[in-house]
Amino acid sequence: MYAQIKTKLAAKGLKVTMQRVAVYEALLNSKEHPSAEKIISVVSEKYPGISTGTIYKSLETLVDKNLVMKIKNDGDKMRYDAFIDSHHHIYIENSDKIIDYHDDELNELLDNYFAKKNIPNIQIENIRLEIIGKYI
Amino acid sequence: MYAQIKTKLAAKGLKVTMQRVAVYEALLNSKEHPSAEKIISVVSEKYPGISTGTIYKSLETLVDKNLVMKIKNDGDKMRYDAFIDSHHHIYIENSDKIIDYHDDELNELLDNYFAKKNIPNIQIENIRLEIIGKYI
DNA sequence: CTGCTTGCAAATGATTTGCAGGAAA
DNA sequence: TTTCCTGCAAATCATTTGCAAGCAG
Repeated sequence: MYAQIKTKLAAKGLKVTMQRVAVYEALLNSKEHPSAEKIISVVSEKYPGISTGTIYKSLETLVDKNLVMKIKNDGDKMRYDAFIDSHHHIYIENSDKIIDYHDDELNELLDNYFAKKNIPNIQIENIRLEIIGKYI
Repeated sequence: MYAQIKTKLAAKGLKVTMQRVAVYEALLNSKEHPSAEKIISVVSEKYPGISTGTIYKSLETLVDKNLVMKIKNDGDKMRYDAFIDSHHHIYIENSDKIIDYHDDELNELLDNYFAKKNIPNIQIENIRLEIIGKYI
């Protein structure tokens, strides 16, 4: 795990510091799309004394280098996701849960649809679904 | 215009104040999904002296009553949209533009798709596309 | 070495809140 | 009248920033 993280950071020209490794590792280990606050608490257990400013800086660096993506919800905090391949999110109503949804068949369907139906003056780069749902 | 707004507010049990009317009117007149800041500047021209706190409160009230929806973007400010029928948004890369995208054919396609393919334990309430694109 | 990173604490800035006075129903 | 709403200014709180000291390359 550490070796892979180190390689990825180095490949982007970033210095490999324990703070960055800890942040990236915390994200890779979480399927919950944690907020910065959550990451701070997870990382602090392992490395007490790490400062919040540093975690924010690490997160921003990782986002800039496309190792991590930022996702927003209706609340006021950003959430982070270390899985950057194209996927969709299911927002569970009345909760702060955000669930990943991978569906290649759907992606193909959408690609085909927009290949035919083009939107004037716009070139589509990416499509993400926000599925709003609730538990049955 | 005023009559319709008044009716809608009253139908939700809200008192019809000039501040609320002004905020709602500003949103109905804008296709730009304005931020609170933008709404404040538009409303202030017509009604100088209106306070920012009141505008935030009006926006929240309208959102609570489902007359307006909040939309998120990658920046730090919320944006607001008075058109609450189901539609999608095109986010223009490297700009703060958000363009509405209505497409009944697409909606039908998605409805059919998810009617067949159901997601375990989840009941879908709504689907919104975030289309990321750029001007050609 | 030396330039990128960290820690710290202060700053920022959008949004919220408490409360007294005001206006809609 | 009575309840809801507004204005104001202070408070919040996530995130950012400036800078001296530290560490990776």
